[in-house]
Amino acid sequence: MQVASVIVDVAAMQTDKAFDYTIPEKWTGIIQPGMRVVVPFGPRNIQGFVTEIKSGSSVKKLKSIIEPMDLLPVLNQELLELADWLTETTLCFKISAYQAMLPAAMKAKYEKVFRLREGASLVHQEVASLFNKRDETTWEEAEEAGMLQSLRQEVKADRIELVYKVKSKGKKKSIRVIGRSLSQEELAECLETFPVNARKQKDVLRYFMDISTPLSAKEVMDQTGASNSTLKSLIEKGFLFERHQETYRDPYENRNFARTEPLPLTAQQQEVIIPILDAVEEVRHETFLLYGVTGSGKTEIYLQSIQRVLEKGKEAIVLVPEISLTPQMVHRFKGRFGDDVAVLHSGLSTGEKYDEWRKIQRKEVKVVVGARSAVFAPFENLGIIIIDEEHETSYKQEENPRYHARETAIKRAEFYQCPVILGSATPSLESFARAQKGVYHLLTLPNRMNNQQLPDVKIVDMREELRNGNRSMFSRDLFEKLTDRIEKGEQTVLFLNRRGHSSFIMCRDCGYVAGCPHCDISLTYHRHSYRMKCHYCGLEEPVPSRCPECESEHIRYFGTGTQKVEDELGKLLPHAKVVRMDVDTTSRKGAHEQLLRQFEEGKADILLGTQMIAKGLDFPNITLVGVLSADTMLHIPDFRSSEKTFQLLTQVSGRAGRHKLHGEVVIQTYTPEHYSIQLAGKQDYDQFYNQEMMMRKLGNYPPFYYLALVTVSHEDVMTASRVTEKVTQYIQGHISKEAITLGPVASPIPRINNRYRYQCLIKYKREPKLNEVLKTVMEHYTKQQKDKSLQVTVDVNPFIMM
DNA sequence: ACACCACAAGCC
DNA sequence: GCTTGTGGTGTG
Repeated sequence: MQVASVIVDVAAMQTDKAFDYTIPEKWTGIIQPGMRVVVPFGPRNIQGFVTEIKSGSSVKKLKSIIEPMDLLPVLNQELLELADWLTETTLCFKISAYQAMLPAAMKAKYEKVFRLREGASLVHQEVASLFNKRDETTWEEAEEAGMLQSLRQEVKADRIELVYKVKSKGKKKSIRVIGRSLSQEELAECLETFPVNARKQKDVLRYFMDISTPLSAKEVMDQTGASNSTLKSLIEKGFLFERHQETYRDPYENRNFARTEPLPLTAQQQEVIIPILDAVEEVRHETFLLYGVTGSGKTEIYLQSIQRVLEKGKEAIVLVPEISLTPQMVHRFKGRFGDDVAVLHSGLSTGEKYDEWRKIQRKEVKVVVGARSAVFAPFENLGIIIIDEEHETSYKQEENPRYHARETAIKRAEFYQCPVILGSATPSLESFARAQKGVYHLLTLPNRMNNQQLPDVKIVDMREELRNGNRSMFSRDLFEKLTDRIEKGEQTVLFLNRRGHSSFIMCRDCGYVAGCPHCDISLTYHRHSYRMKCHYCGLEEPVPSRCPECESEHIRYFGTGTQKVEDELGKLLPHAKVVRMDVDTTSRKGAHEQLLRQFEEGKADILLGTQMIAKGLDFPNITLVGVLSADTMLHIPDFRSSEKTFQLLTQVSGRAGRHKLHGEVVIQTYTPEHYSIQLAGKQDYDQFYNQEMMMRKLGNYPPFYYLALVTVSHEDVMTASRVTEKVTQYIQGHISKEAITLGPVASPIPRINNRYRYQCLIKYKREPKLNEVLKTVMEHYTKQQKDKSLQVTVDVNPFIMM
């Protein structure tokens, strides 16, 4: 008898190991590693993943697998092993790793149902009426009717059984297709014998004379004008047949992508692509850092590298930051590779993502363009992985499994012996340092294509403006240039960085700031609903008309929002046409695309927006970029804030003058002397790198040290700090003296949802035992679960310190 | 004597 | 994560 090792769908420490089940005779040879199966677990039936098939088990009494949930494995051997690696490096449960690799539609759904046993009759009227002549009723229905007790008694009396059902969330989309069951000749004969009055039916049959393959019912009805009932009666008579055929929801259906051909490469590009193509040819793993200024033609390098990979019969993954999954990017890939491309991003519905995933699994596509989780695309013959904008923090997942797409990509590429390209105009310090050390192969594109000059950047000191009596949000310089562009009919991008200081409610008389009663954070003002929201616990409240502290009526919102800028632009430049892009205006499906198209077609003078307009935009008519407040991000308590500021400013500046017209950039700031702003102004990455490396060295931060963050939260402040103290001591005692432990300290957000948060930060260079130690800590505190409120989380290589 | 509740163990 | 058995308390 064969035995299967199964990881069950229960995310808990105690169940985070393989459970053995026998494979029923009829499934032997069919059930394979990587398949999902339904297994009995305790009294329930749940989903599980088969990891291994073996001939026996050390467990004496085994239960049997109920049934497989897939025809083919959904995880191949490589991905199963990758999950092991994820589990070890990010300290997550194996089941969480598997789930992260698959589309959400594959997550199991569970249903508890009471089923009337055969031949049993119910004595109690109430119970019988709940079943209402059916033989099943759900647990929820019974609970609502308040009849769980009576049903339990019926279960005891063996008249009713409790059944645990396992369902897959995602449904394959299918359409009804109609075909003819007879040959052309037979059909012609039948037509003769048809009554004259059956005109519609005859129409349909005549239509099918020339059609041998089944067509969708919709099309048949459209073409013949027949109704569904006409079709039905023909099916009933046996002339036609119907069946349901699986189809895909295609999010890019009805869209034509103009085919593009490989562009001739510049000498520079040529030089850079050679080592990549060599690695492809030699089936050799190597990580390339492609460092190229905006507009230097990185995308063409990606496209032509992929081309070579496809010629070798292999597959490619392209990762792009979620926010830049704009149509522009998708267009470029679909334009070059057509239907060979699947797209995976958060804008798709669960079902659409599932369909794209299945296209990959069935080898119907060769290229995947997607956000972070696309790194798990189930290819089996990978030839290259490309990570565009490699410095983006969205490549790190902030919930379990807390993986980084870059490290995951490199791990997969090692397995397939294929290259990885990390592309950026402003590489992360970690990556650039690795390239300097020779761990990554550095490739540089220092010039823009056709040697277009970089834009001129002007840094404006807003304190000076204020001293000169300008209290508006536009400096004189920016306003002048803005008016000039509108006159010339050229376009401007205005960038507002809201992260850090979003709009909050403040009393002008006493300085009271509306804060969340459950979290130590101020409430954010949402203009369209005229309410205040807590971004951490979800609390929502109306804006008070009087200050709760001093009763003053001078309470209003602060912080510059895009809406406010738009209003002011309306006043100052009433004739300017403005397109605003932020969370509010792009939440509707397709809105993002539509707004960009408006701007592209020249229907607006100014594009005003937040983060989301920082990258990917490439319109020839943009000659001015204005950054309204460059320094909001600098004040976030995070050792990466300078790096993020520099990257963002450089990124935004790159939007200007990418084509024939020369570009200008105005950066407004209250801290013009800061090196990240100064150097972003000069577009001098190299100097910024040197400067920032010095800061990191002084602070013992990455890339000189690795980090691990332990966060402890509890309802009670004292417990939280006491436990953190203990955790810190334990960790200190079990790792080397070279490691630095900082803690216990309160988290940057000391309270969320009435839970107090303390943390311990570990900085280290080499601690082979650290993961083991951290695991022990987690185990210790989750086992001791008499204190349910206590929560301990670990983030290895954190990006967000909160 | 029995109902009700909180809690920890076990799930193959 | 969910279920169940355990032992505790409470009530008549």
